[in-house]
Amino acid sequence: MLSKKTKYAFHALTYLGKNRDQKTVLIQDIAAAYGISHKFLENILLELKKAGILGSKKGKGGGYYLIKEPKDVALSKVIRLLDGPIALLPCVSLNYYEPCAECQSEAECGLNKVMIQVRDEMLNVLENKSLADILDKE
Amino acid sequence: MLSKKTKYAFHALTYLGKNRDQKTVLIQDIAAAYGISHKFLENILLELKKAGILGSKKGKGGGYYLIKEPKDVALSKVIRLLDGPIALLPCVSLNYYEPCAECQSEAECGLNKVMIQVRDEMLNVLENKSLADILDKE
DNA sequence: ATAAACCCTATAAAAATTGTAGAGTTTATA
DNA sequence: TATAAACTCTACAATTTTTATAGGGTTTAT
Repeated sequence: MLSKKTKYAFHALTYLGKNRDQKTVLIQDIAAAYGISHKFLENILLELKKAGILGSKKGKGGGYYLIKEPKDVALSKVIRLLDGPIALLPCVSLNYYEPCAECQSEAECGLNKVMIQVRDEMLNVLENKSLADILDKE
Repeated sequence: MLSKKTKYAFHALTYLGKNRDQKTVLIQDIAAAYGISHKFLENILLELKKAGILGSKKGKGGGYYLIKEPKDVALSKVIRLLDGPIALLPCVSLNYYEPCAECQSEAECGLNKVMIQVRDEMLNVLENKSLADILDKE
């Protein structure tokens, strides 16, 4: 399951995507729309900004806005940013690889090989679905 | 990512699958093979037994053995048993459904709809790959 | 009878997630 | 130029989940 952080990130992105006509949107408006803690959401939006997905304007009248086109915000990008690896095992993660402590030899590990296939099929979905698909369905 | 519990379950199933010629296999042999805590693994094997995947023989000379055919042990079954939902959100889980607290109406939630599609594509992989696929690659 | 081995429940330790606090910094505007 | 609004940043507290351990109970071969 995705963490709440990631789920809230998707909600926030959806909200921002629906309000692209506005210059900026307040954190508190997004928080209120979903009944999420303002401060918790703040951290999430900051991460999305640092990742280049959102932009912000400081000071009075400021807020956040979507920088990227919704179609260019893949689900995989948001999940990796806030939740970490998409792969089911560390030893098959492309972005967060770590060997499994219990594993003598990856080359001889059947679990490793199968999980590489699973990862590739999951990525095929998550890289190709984007914020645009979410917005299309709202 | 899968929990260690689930990963160890796959290792144990693989070990048992490779030793189907033996009547039983000791917990401690599996634990030793992967350097896993005996007691931690014990709980895992017990769950696999309760789920009807493994059988056991008590007393001296006892141990665990695979009941099912490897091809009938889908990855999805093991993951659900030890890790819980496969779906990325509670509101799209088939086996562990819960509404999202922040969601007014699932019918109008684009995230929900997209995550249903993601779930179905993930299930398509995880239901169709099995212990047999792991064993084939060892 | 004894030792080997699984069965079961409870609990402790560690890690991750979730949430909060508060002091900066920037900016519009009166 | 004072003020209030709003994002920035770091640290930390609370909660939950995961991981691991403990220890007695039951079954069975010999």
